[in-house]
Amino acid sequence: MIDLSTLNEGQRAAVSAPDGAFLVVAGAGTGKTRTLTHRVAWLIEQGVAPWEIVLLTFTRRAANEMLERAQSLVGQRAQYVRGGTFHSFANQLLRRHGGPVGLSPDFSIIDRGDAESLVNWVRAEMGLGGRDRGFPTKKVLLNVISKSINTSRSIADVLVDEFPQYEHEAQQVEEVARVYQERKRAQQVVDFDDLLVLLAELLSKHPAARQEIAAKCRHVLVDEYQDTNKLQAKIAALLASTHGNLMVVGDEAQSIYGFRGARVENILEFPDSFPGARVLLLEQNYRSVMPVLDLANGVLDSARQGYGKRLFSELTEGPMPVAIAPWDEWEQADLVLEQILQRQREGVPLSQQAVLVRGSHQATPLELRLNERGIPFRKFGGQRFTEAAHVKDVFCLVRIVHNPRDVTAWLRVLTWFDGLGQKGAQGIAARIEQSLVPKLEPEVYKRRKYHAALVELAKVLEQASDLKEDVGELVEVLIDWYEERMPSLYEDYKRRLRDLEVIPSLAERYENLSAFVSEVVLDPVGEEEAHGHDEDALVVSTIHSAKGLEWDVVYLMSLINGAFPSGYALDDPEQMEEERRLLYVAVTRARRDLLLSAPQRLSSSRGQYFVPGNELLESIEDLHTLVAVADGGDAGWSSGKVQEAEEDEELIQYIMDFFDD
DNA sequence: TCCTATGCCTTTCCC
DNA sequence: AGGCATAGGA
Repeated sequence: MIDLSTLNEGQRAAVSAPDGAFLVVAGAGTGKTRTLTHRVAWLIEQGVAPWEIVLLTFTRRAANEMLERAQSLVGQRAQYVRGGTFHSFANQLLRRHGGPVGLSPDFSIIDRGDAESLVNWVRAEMGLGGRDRGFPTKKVLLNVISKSINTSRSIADVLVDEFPQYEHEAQQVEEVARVYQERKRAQQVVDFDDLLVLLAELLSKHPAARQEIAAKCRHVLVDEYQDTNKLQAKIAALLASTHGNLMVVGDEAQSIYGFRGARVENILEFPDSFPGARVLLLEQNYRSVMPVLDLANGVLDSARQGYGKRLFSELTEGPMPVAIAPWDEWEQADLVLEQILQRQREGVPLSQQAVLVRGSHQATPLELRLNERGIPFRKFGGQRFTEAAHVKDVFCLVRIVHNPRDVTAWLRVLTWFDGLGQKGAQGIAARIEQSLVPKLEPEVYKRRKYHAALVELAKVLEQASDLKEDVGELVEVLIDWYEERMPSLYEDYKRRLRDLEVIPSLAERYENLSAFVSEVVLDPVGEEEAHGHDEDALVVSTIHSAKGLEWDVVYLMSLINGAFPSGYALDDPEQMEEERRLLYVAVTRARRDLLLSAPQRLSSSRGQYFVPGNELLESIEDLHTLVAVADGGDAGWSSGKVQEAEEDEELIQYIMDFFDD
C-alpha cells in the first residue's frame, strides 16, 4: 500500500481522485511532482495497467524523474507507464498509426535548422531568394509558418499581427508554406509542428485510429498544462475521449512559453473544454523559506492582472533575498563566483547551487571564469552536444541510411565534396527524392571531379544499411568514413574528433534505428550526458530550462532592461507580463538563498540596447522590504491487454466543437 | 553560371 | 560559430 498520510489534503484529493476530468492548480513548490508521482502509483495500485496510463510532461527529464519516483512506490511495473513530451508521444503514435495521415513508419523528424534549410530551398526554387530583399528570410518564414500553426491563425493574420512589414507578401508566404508542406510529405519528413498537427488530424478525422488509440489511454495525465498550445490541449482531450479520465496540472502564473504558442487560456478554460471537470487547488509551498516567497508574492502582485494567489510556507525562518549591483558583466561574474565558493566552503555542494540567466549566452563571462578556475559546471539550455555541427554531420549520414528520401540530410552531406555547392547538391538530392528507389547513383556524375567521392559515399552508405540491426556498428562504419573528411571541414577537427567517439555507445542506448534518429532530435543529448561525468557540479541554466527544478541557492544574473527583461519585450506589455512570470519562475526555484544581480551596464552584447534600471523589479511594491541590498520506452503498449471500450460520441463531438471554433 | 573564399554581423526562450 | 553578401575564379 502506498502511504498517503505524508500528503496534505489537496494532494490526497488529487492522488485518489475518482474517474473523470480534473484540473489541479498547483502553485510553485506545492508538491506538484510528488502529487503526480503518487497519482501514477495510486492508479497502478488500484489495478490500472501501467501501459494504460499516459503521462505527458514538458521534458523527457521530467518524465523520467517522475517514473523513477513512482517506481520507488510501486516497483518496476511503473516503468511501463507511457508518455513523454507531447512531441515524443506523437512520434511514437504516428510511427504505428501514421498511415491514414500519409506517413510511412520510417519518416524522419527535422529540427529547426533543417526546417530552415528546407524552407530556404523552397524560397530559392520560387525565385524569391538571395538579393530579393523585402522578402522574409528563411528564419522569419519558418517563424510565421510555425506561429500560424501553433496559434491556429492564418498566415495573413500572423503577418498583420507580428510582421506588418511583410503584410503585402502574404500570398507569396502562403505559397512558400504550401510548397514546404508538399516537400516534407514527398520526403517523408516531419517537423516539430507536424508531429502535433498530424496527431491531432489522426485523432479527429480518423475515428478508427482514434478508437484504437484512445481505448488504450485509460488515464491521461498532463503536467505543466499552462504551457500547452491549442493543438496540445485538443490532443490531450481526444486521447482521453473514450475513457474521460483526464487530469491536467499547472500553474497559470508560470506560463512562460507564449512565444511558442502556449495559451494560458487552456488552463483557465479547462473546466469548459472538458465537461464535468472539477478543480483542485494546491496552495501550500514546501520548497522555499518565507522570505523567498514574500518576494515571489511581490512579483505576482505586480502583474497587470493579478493571479489572486499567495504562496505560504511553514518555513518562516530564512535569509532575505539579497541584491547586488556590480558595475558590468565581468564584475558580476567575479562576485557571483565568489559567493558560490563561499557557500561551498559553508557546506553547500555545488550541485545544490544554480546560476540562472534569461538567455543562454548571458552566462558566457561566468563560464569563462569557471573554466579558468577549474570549477565543474553543467549547462542547461543553449546548444547541446547533439546539436554541434560535427555531431549533426554524423546524424545526417545515419538519417540517410534510415530514410534515403531525407533531402535535408543529403544536402548537408553532399556539400562536403570539392566542386559541389548548393546548386549541385540540390540537383543530386532532387533526383534522389524523385526516384522510385531513392539512392545515390554516382555513375550519373562520371565526368565531374567529385565522381570518385560519390562512389565512395555510396559504398559506405550501402555498407551501413546492411547493419540496421546493430545501430552501434552502423554508426561506427559511418564515423570511420566521416573522420577522414573532417580535416577539410573544420580547422579545429582534432577537438571535435573526441566527441565522435561517444556516438556509437549513445546510439546503442536506443531500441532501434528509428528511435535513435527521432528521439535524439526531440530530446538532444547534453554534453555531460554524452561524455558522462558525475562529479559535484554547479548548474548553469536558462530560466526556461530550470522549470520544475529547485536548488538550495539560486543566483539570478543580468537583471537589467534589455537582458532580463529581454529587449524584445520592453515595449510590448503582453510580453512584459511573460517576463514577469519568468521572474516568478526564477525566484521560486530557490529553497533558501536567493541572490539577484542587477549590473549597471553590460558591454559584451554590442548593438543591443540596455536601458539602465529594471522595469520588472521597479514595479514591485515596497521592493526594499523584500530584498536586502548588499555591496557588493514503448514497452507495454502493444503487449498489454486492453479492455474493449466504447467511444463516447457526445464527448468527442463536444471536444471537436470546442477546439474548432 | 555556379562554386569558393573572405570579411562582416549578430545571436531569447525550446519541443 | 554560423549566416550572409560580395568579390573573384573555374
